[in-house]
Parts: sequence; structure tokens; C-alpha cells
Amino acid sequence: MALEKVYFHVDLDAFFASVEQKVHPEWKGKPVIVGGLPGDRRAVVSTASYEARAYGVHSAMPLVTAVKLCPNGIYTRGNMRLYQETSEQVMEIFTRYSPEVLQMSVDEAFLDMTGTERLLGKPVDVAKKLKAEVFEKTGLTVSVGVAGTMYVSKIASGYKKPDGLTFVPHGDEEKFMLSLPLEKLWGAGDKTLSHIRSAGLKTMADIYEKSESLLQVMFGSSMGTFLYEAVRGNKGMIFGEEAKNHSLSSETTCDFDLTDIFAIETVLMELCENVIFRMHRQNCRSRTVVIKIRYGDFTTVSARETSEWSVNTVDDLFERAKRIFEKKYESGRGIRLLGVGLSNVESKEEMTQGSLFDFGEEKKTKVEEAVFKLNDKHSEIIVHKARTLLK
DNA sequence: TCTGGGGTCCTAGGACCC
DNA sequence: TCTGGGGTCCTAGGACCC
Repeated sequence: MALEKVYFHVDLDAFFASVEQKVHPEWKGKPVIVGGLPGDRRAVVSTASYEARAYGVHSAMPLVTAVKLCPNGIYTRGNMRLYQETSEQVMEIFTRYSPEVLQMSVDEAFLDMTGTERLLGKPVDVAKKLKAEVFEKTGLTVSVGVAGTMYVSKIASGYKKPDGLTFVPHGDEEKFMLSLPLEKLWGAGDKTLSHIRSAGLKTMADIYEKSESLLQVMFGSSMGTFLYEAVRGNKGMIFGEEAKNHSLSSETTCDFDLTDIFAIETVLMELCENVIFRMHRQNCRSRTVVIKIRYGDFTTVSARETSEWSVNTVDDLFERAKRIFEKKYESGRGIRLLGVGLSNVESKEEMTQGSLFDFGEEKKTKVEEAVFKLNDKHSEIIVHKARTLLK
């Protein structure tokens, strides 16, 4: 007999803001907004504490709007390194409850709890214990969803927040999904929701009543199947699926739109440094370089080029990025955002034919790797290309 | 309100080969 | 001379998520 599946989805409540309140106890109980300082142009809210949410402040909101809604809030740009460390601490706790932890982002993870009942106890009791342990060791609260499918556990963790615990018993998945408003569908954003509504479907039940093939005709084959499964609690999502090829990118929004070519190239160089640094640290490689341009009016374009050879050095990436940029850029238009990335990134592990480049390139790569390792170890020593210091 | 930065996945079309 | 169908690789853009 197959074991009944049990999944937890665990979500840290207002994560960045909560870490800030822990580090600054005098901020507890006050509206804390992470993302930028008042006066920062073009910043957005990354996380708002629950006290700040009471003012209507939420993630992705322009910071200037947040300042208007909550002028007496405590504003901070945040400290990613600290959040990363705290996240690792929490994830480590999770691994003691399940050998199968699927981390989705810095602040959430799925745990496959199937078959752990005999050892650990009833799922709901285990979830309570997990919540207590995270709070005791880190001072942070989490919201947990417990269900027989990953999809429903994810929706359930958001059902009651903060510090929530929601259990959906086996067999109740459809009932649970059908009790929720359409906006709770995870994987359907604004565009899809308005598409669904304009097709005359107002509730989960309206979708539920349609056949899969009809939904496919209405919304495309992939989205149709997704909707069909989602309102049923999505039995299709599989634990631990790994993407083989990933991507790696760095982008930046300028305080003021750029037209000056030297300024633009300086930004490109900085982005290239960042990307190569992380490429070396992750020990991976790629042959495809992508650049992204967002103009002042927010129209966004991208262009890419795949070459026969992997990217090696900052200079190498910079030359490729610059060439692609020059082809794509509509000269004279103000640039709001610039991005540089690598796609089809693969692990370097199994790479054997190492001498695709000549010795000069090889030496340069070695030097850069050494510099990046130095940067990694001693964050106070920053070794930069001369160009990016000319600012 | 005036819209960050890091990603993933999907679609649709073109080039090329057999 | 006109032209099928499948497979693979690549590109650009869009939707979505945290």
C-alpha cells in the first residue's frame, strides 16, 4: 500500500522586516519598511512589517508611495547577507524534520513529510513543534500549510498569516480550493486573472465545471491544464524536480536615465564584473550572453548571442555585451535600466576539453578566479577594474 | 502610485539539417 | 522544379514568482 503523501509548506512571515526587528529590538511593534530610504529615487518596497501593512504598504510598491502612506515608518535599505545567513539557519532546522527539503527562495520551502508520522508524530503536532523551534532558535515566526499535495500546502500556508498553521485533511483538497477566491490561485497573476474574468469565469467553481480540453481552447494548452489541475489541488506537481539549465544575471536601474555612452559602458562593465564573479563562485559556464535595456518610457528589449566558446573573463563578457548592446540600442534614447546575463548556464564539473582558449586567456581566467576568491574571503578588500572606479 | 532585482517557464517564429 | 515533415538550436518577449 502506498503511503499517504504529506507535505509542509513553510513561509517566514515578513522575513526581511522581521530580521530587522530582531536586530533592532527598538523597532519591534513599529512599521518597518525594507527596500530603500525616503528620498531614494525609483526604489520599491521589498518587505513591509505587519505594522506597516496596516498603513496599506506592501511589497513591490514604489517607495515614494510608501512614504506618503506611512511617513513615520522606519525605512532601511536592508542587508542581504544577514538575511541569507538567517535563512540558512532556518533551512538547517527544516532538514532535521525531513530529509527532503525543497527550498523555493530565501524565505520559503517545501518539506516532504511522507512516512514520518511513526517517527515524529502527527503532522499537525510536528508542524507546531517546528514553528516553536524556529521561534526559539531565531526569534522568527513562520506560517505553515499541511496538505497531501504540494500545491495545496503552498496555498494553505498563506491562508492564515502571520504565525499561522493550516491543515487540509486528505480528501478535502478540492473543497478547500473551491472555498477560496480566484486571486488565491498560485501561478495566475494579474494578466491571467483578468483574462479568466473576461471569459466570464468569476469563481474557482466556474473553472472547476469546465473540462480540461475546453480550458485549453480558452487559455492555451499549458495554462488550460494548469487551471484544470490547480482548482483540484494540483496533483501534478512533483517534488524535487531539478532544472538543468539555469541563468545568471545582474541588472541595475539608474537614478536618472542615461544617454552618455561612457556612463553606459561603465555600468555595463560593473554588471559584467558581478556576473563573472558569481559565475566563478558557482563554478559554471555559459556560451550565451544576454543584454537587457529598459528605456525611460519603460519599454523593455533584450538581445542575446550564443557563441561557440564559453565566456571566460570580465573583459571577454564586456566585449560581447558591448557588441550586442551597440546593435540593439536606439542611440539617443534615455536608458532607465541596464542588464547583463548568461543563459543556458551549465555546471563546469564534467568539462574536460579545457584548452578551447589560448594560454593568454587561460592565465587571465586564473588571475580573475584568484581575485574573486580574495573578494570572497575578505569582503573588506575590494579589487575592482580601474574603469569602475572612475565615477 | 509610477513601477527593484533575481530568477523560472512558456510561446512563437526562424534557420538549418535530413 | 516545387516542396513535406520532423528535429534541433536559437531568439525575443511576456507572464509569473519571491
